[in-house]
Amino acid sequence: MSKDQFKQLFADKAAQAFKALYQEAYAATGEKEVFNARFLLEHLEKPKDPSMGRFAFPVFRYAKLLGGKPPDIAGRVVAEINRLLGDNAICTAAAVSGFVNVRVDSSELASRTLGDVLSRESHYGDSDFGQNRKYLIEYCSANIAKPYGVGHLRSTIIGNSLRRVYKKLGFDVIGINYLGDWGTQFGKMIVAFRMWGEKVNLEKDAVKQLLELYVRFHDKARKDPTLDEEARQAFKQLEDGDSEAVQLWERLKTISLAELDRIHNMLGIEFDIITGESFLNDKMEPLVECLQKAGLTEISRGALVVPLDDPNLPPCMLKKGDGATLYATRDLAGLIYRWETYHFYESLYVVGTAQSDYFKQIFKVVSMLEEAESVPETDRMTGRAKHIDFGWVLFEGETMATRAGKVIFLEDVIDRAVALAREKILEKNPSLDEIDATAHKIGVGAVIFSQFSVRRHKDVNFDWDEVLSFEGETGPYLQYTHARLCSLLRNYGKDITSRIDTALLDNVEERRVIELLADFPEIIEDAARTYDPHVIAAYLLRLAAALNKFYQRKDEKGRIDKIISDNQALSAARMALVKSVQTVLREGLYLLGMEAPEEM
RNA sequence: GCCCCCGUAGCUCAGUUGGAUAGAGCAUCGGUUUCCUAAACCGAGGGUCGCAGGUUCGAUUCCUGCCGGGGGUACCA
Repeated sequence: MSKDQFKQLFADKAAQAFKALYQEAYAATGEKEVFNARFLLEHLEKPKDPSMGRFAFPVFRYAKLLGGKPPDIAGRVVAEINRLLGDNAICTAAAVSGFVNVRVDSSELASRTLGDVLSRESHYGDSDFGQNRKYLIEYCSANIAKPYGVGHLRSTIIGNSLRRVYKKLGFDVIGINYLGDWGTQFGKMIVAFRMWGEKVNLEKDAVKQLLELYVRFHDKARKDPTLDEEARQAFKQLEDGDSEAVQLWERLKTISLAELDRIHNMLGIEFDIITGESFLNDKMEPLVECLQKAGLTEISRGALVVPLDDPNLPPCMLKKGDGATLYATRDLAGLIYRWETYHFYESLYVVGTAQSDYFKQIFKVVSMLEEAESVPETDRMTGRAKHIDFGWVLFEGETMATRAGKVIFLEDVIDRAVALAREKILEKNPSLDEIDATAHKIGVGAVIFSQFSVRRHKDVNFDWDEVLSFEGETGPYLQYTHARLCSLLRNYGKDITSRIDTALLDNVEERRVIELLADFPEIIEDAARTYDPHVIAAYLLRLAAALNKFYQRKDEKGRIDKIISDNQALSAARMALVKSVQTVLREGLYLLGMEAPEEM
């Protein structure tokens, strides 16, 4: 996808070199393996230590094909590649044991990279790969009968970031908040209201009161199992349109939506569509009929199910014994509705790992249906719907169960982080103009970034000290680095241009920063391919660390080698670098869903 | 029982198509500011990559078994 001219050039020459040196093997193999430039391009690696080169090609596994020992092969090929590249080439190869290491001309890399960043600005790293392709991403998916705790944070923040990442790659992205606004939990709330409702005043603190009702219900239901049965009946009444039930449901929904909206505004979370399970009410019956017609359903223990041809999966239930629908019924109807409406390239469900078997069931039903209906291969959605799972958010090593009332309110987390950021500003930069607004950006940034500090699949511990830490590998560290660069740009005062002498940017710190800048487009693609914004977060930390090292580098005499100095040509070159890093940091933070204040 | 995820430094974690001396942050100890924002930077100590096999020129990475933690396993979502 990304075009790297250095790699392209090397791959072409390397293929030529292999053909010239190993004619017999080439005759036997043909335009494959090391004799194919494209193959070489796809098998290039990044050396662990950047000082060994910009990229590398290991020849070990071709020793049998070519005959000889890996170091000898590498040596011969390197000599031939360099001969083909000629003098003054933009890259040169070197053999180190069995590796062909390639160094690129740093001045050339600098002028291309900085030119690219400075001219494209926030569009640096954009791609048109997704053009005319739709991407659906479902995230947040809060259950509106429950409070918004930090447990929902991960889905919301990962999804919000992925939405931005795929937009950057040119996709037409639709971010969906598919609210849990239907189902037995509303039956529970209805029963709870019948028992204790008269004491509840929803005018103030509605959300916390609803939580109390929820917890109280589960408390009582543990001792009295008939309550669960009552709740199921109440939900059935809701589905049948009972007016008392519907009225209460609408009230709960209005309150919860307003609350969600408020918190998402605080966090800067965006959606294109806010919908809910109830939207699918009239789409379930056609789906069920469709599955029945395809001969996929059966009655089992009084319930309507689709038995799955996978021994590790239980049947997918469409209707309970009492005829009421389930989450799966709605999700299936929703998936088919979305496919028919959008014909998406991919549709992602950003939902916790606990539901991975559940999604396997759903996707299995879809593929069985498409098989049964003999849908043409090109028109199938099988494989396009994906469960983007993530580990639990643990608190003191335990899952935060809403039912037990063990919830940390998201809002409390944000409030504490913002308050702490404010304290920090008053301590470090009390003359700052917009203290409150900046404190908000920093506090929220810390909370958001904390979710990206580990890979998706791992459980993440919610630790107040970690979330509220602003030092080291944190969001505020990235924001601070960005603000520092903005400050430099203000102090410099002159226009930034890419018409600079890039040969002046020749110390290791500067070269490292430039290499990282050049990596950015590839990093975005990695994040998209793995569906994990953590890749971007880790990259930004590397970039910021490299930048800070450059910022505080010392000359031979042990003095800070300042970026802005009397040497105008050098200052101009360094400031082009500064501007480029500032641009990439800001864009990277944007992709994570964070703001980049210019002063803090 | 079966299925999925996780196990790397004291703590929290990177290391993803197998590759070169396994890296960061926090914490600990020491250093850097006549001030381009010290929310930073430099240095030191700290490792049986859960255990045992296997595949490979090469395994933290892939395969098998075991141990430990978490989750799931049809009328919740």
